Amino acid sequence: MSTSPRSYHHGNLKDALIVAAAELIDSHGTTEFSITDAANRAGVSNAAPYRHYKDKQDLLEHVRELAFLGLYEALDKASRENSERPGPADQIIAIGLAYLAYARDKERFFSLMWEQAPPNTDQETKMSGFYVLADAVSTYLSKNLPEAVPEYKKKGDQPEQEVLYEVSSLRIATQLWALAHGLATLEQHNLLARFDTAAKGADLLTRSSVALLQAALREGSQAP
Amino acid sequence: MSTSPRSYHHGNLKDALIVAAAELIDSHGTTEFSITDAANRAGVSNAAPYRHYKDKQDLLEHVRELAFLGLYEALDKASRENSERPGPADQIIAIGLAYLAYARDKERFFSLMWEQAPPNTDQETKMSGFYVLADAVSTYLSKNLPEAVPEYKKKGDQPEQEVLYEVSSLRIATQLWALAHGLATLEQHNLLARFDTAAKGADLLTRSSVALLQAALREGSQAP
DNA sequence: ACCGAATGTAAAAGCTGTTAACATGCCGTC
DNA sequence: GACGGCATGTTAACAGCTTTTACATTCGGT
Repeated sequence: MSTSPRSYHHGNLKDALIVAAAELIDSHGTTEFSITDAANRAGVSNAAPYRHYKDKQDLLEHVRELAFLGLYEALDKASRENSERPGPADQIIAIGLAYLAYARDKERFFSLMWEQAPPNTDQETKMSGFYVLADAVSTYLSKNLPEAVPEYKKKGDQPEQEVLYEVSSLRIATQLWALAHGLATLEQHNLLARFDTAAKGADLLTRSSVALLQAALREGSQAP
Repeated sequence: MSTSPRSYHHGNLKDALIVAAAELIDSHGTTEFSITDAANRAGVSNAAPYRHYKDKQDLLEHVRELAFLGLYEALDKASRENSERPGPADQIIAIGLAYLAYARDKERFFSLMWEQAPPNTDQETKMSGFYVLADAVSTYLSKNLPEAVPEYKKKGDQPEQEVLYEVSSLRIATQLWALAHGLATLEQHNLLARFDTAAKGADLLTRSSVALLQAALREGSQAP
């Protein structure tokens, strides 16, 4: 239904192959797919992909990038739609829940993203979603606890270096990221079954974790 | 070097295949392996494995179990060797660091464990490592904060049901598990590069997280 | 000693990824 | 506007993989 049957030359095979592979992974119950299937689905022969991708791995890497991009968009949407919520940490929680939702909805994509650990996929693409969270944490800290992060206050040693986030925000954001990722993975492996309604166990644990973090920051801001 | 060249009958092919596959995964840079290679390495023909395993997936599942067992042993060792440390949370931290060390040392195994998400692998095997952590958390709470967990105190509704851990310990242990898992994954993907000595970024974040958790529990125990 | 069950082998079918040699059509240049 | 190079697609073929089938060998109980 997508593209009309072009003669000989496809026109946009490179992208079409990524989409075809993504569809196969989505419909198939695994993160595996056959290059033959992807080519056929795009309406070309099984050797055509090699004009655009060196390898099967090469094509896979591009599907991975698509998956990371989708995650970024989901997190960004959640961040924007919850920037004015009453609770001080609501935006952060919303981003965490969006992470979990993406892992649930695009289950195979999510698995694919973290399979293997090759230095191939562009690191900036991988990090783009993280920056959304880091922004939210930075905003939260400056709004609610301007004095609560003593240790790293005097870190302006590097004169010209651009500082996107103060170190402390980065650290907390990373911890939250790791937590959300771990919860998503554990949930996907049915390892949170002992919690309440199983499917919502990860959501609950996310809220609980952010509440704990807030308590910890309160405590830290009171101690001299 | 392992088994002498048996004639026709191998004697212990089922286990030998798991070991062979594990070795191939370890030496190879990927979590893929060929059943032909594994069979040859065990000294049998390529069809022999099918007498012991239905599938390649079936064999893989057993390799996964071996990996989960190795993780359990590493965590258990860390727990036992640090049960008498001075700091109240030292045991918990040691378990977390052992988790990260396992992810680093057995990189391919660690990836393999969390690939796909089939309900095949025995859930109890997957959880065995978690129980080590849950024990440590439970010990910590009863020693240091006997009054700090109010919400779930009166949960003895089920009369005969065996209660291994109070709910609150379980929850905190799960959050710590998710955190350690997330950090291990992010580290494996070189996503913690902005932190200090890169390789030790995850360790540092683990310590920092436990410290935050302790602060949060202190805060919670003071509030009425 | 023997017979069935368990375990191994050999051969073959059907995929797969990948390459090589060939075909086609797009696009800039004269 | 014709032409030629180059990107793109096809067909054919190869090697390697998983899995099945038919056959061979050995172990263990009666």
